[in-house]
Amino acid sequence: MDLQLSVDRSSPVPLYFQLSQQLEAAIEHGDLAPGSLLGNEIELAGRLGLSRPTVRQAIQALVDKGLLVRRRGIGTQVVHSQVRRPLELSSLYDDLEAAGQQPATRVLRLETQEAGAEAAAALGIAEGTEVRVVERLRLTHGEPIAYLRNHLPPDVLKAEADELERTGLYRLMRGAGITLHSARQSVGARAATAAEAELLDERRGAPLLTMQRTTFDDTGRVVEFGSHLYRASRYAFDFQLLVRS
Amino acid sequence: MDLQLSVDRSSPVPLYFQLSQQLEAAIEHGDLAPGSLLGNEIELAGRLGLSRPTVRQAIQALVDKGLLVRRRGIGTQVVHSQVRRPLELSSLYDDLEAAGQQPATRVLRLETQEAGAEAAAALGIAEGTEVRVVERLRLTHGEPIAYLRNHLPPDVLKAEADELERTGLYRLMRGAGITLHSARQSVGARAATAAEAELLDERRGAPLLTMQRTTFDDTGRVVEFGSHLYRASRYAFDFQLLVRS
DNA sequence: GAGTGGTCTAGACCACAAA
DNA sequence: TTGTGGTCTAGACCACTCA
Repeated sequence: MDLQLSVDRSSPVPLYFQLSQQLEAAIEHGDLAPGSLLGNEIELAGRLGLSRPTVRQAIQALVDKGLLVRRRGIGTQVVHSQVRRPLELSSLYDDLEAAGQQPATRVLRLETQEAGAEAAAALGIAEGTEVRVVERLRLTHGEPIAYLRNHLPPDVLKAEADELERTGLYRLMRGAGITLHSARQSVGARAATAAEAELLDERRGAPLLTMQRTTFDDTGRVVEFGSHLYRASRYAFDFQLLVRS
Repeated sequence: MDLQLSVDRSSPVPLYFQLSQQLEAAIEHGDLAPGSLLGNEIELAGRLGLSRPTVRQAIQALVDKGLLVRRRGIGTQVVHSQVRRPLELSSLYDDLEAAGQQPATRVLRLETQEAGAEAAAALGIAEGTEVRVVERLRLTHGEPIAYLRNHLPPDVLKAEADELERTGLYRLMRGAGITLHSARQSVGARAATAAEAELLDERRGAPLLTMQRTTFDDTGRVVEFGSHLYRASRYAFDFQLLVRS
């Protein structure tokens, strides 16, 4: 188990990050087998010509990602199991695109209006403040899969309908320089009303997945509130939860 | 904004952790207002008689929790917004108990059997290996709310039916010394079959939330695989997703 | 230019696990 | 007893932001 590890001190990429990425690649690629020991930090530091804190920072990043486990008196081990590929705060558009589903979007409504009580509370703004409201129908292979309604602060979303039809909301927000941080979601289910059934090409009473989501950027500001309906026959949420230490 | 901060060097609690907890409490309690600057690290270190790396470690912990934001050239700020109590990898039992719902459990089945293909794949073990199978009905106020079926490695769960009726699975696992780390979940919905409807006191065709969950401990081992049904009329999942950096 | 966080070093001592 | 990770120090230089 003599890994090829090296750092480039002339690179602008932080040393700990270079090491962290190399270790992650090695784990991903199977060069570091699950359960195998990484070798102690001091020896590793010496081998790479780094200080121990720098090596620790690299290792810690992978521990946080759940790829490594550290045990006092034992050593650092690659985690067992086939876990991996952390699930991100997902965009339905990106999810579908990644699955080769060729997503399409039809913008049903795009306007600025004064926030009602519910939207104001969700966005953490005063009632009557202007908000942007977007209603979209998401389709794959020409069939509807979800009905999406979002409320956003006006400065977050300046996109026009044609842009919203070409890509997802999260990608537009990221492109506008917003750094997403986290989202609080509530997922439930209920039977489709007649209107919903028609919109989604389901029968009345068909089970629908409901999702309400409030998204925060890295300063803690609410950047989006969404209330969505998915055809349960064609979609399920996949996500990963971490235990807080 | 002169916070009361101090550390006890005779305590076994790490210094960075003491500081981190005090800062978190101050934010929680409102002594540190959202958006306010924390003051620079070096000054803070000097004031507390700590080194800068130690102070940084304390701050970093809160940045990871999403309570603080650091900006180069600016400073460290308390996040805006009604920061969220982070949602944990949840136990239905604990959720209900916390909501004052007085959960009850009826164990329908508890036995050891050879793993079928699906359970073996989910648990990452060989087909035919012994697994513990638990089927439970969860009720609140005497009414059914969920039907829970779990598969577990035999060494993870040694509890008897009466213990399972008194508390939740996660609490039993924690009590057995297992450190839970993360869970991969898939949430969907479908219409109830006749048998499911009877079990859950719903009508046939009523919308049910479905959840499949694979739970990992801190070594990456699969410690539980669950396949659950919830009455959509009485339950929804709340959770928080973080963006991976 | 002044002030901030980001990175890095070269040590130190301690707590815990295993042989 | 030995080896591991956990914590901590007292500096250093750099990159970025803002006035």
